[in-house]
Amino acid sequence: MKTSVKLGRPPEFDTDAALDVAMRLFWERGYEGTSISDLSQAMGIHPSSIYAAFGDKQALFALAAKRYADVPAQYMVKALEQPTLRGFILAAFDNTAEFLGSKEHPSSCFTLTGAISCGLDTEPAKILMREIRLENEAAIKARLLKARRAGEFPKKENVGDYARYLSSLLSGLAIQAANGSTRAELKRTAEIALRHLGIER
Amino acid sequence: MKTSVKLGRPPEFDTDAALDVAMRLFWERGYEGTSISDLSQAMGIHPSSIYAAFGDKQALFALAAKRYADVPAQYMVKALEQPTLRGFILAAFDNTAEFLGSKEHPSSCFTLTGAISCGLDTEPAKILMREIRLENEAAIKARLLKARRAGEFPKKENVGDYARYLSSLLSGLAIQAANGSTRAELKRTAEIALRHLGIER
DNA sequence: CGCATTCTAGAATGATCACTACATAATGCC
DNA sequence: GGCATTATGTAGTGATCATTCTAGAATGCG
Repeated sequence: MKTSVKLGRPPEFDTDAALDVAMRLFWERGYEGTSISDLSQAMGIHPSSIYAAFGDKQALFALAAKRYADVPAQYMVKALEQPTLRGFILAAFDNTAEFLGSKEHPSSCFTLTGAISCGLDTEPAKILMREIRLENEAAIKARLLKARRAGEFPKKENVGDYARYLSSLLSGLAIQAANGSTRAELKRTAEIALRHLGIER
Repeated sequence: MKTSVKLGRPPEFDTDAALDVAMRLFWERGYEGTSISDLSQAMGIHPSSIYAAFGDKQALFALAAKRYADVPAQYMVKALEQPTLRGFILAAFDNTAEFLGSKEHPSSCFTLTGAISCGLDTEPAKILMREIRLENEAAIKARLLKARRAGEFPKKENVGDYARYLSSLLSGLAIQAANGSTRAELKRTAEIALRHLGIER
């Protein structure tokens, strides 16, 4: 195995820190609402360096989305790792309400605000967001299947349908957050959802 | 009262038909994803005539949103007019699933795809969409209050919270539709929601 | 040092953006 | 038939879009 020593002039910025800034901007303004010029200013990197380091705008967007999944969206991974079905659902709603109600970042979900609709020439961004949302739904479905094998999930309930339902509920929370709901309101909505799901604390 | 006779050259297009086209385009591609050039082509009207007839892009967007509320979104008004609370909730979910599952128009809700996020210079569009979503939520709340007066809604349940919960559920369906769910899937999700709401057919 | 390599900086690319100025065409009223 | 009024069509406006060209600066290696 070669010792991969870096050649040439070293970059003057930290890749992850720059991606954090890009993620934040795409998250807040969406793909079309964020220009390379905006990104350049916010990241403190000249456009040419952005292109050299990340490729074109779409590639940067994809990397920002990956960064979102790897860092802020970990709250959902944590929920999925809960040992019991009840623990998973409780954590999913608790963590989501907490996350969406935070003032440390934009008040919604990157996978919605990044691109829910777009012009004909920027469809890849919209498609990527949809793919990620469907992956999240698939992860929930997988968790439900695990619960079924553990005997925690009723046989007569369809796993795919129930996963779509949970996913819908959580997406609904993200829209509510985008509507300006406070953390307390989000928590109360989550509480009603949990009650209707038959989950008591 | 003056007899308002139209002076000058008559327009060569029908205002409502033109607005339908604009609504459709904004619905599908969002505010930022739809250019005046796109609109001009689709409406069959030159840009100068668009500006003369509707004002600027933001004004046209607002008129398209109003057209959306007046025509396709009437399915929700119909639901709100149901005499009983149970009838309202049933109709709300049935009509929403039916609407979102239709192939006659874009597979989501104008109030979401029109603008959920945007650049700094187009925030009025985003704000308008949020206002409309909040108005819809307020209409649900008003319907619940009416139900409370009729003794149909439990005293211990908070009306605002419950309205937000219902609104979240319906928004969630719109996101699910944007994810590509079929009409049948949407109906099954709505069915689970109704069951959890304690509504049986 | 000299050289390949990589990054940075500034300027420029053509395309598209929302929007408008201007001349012309079509109407009602007199 | 004029005349005021309103709509249309053409051709622009400057600004901004994503992207790239080119020159220079900073590194490791020989």
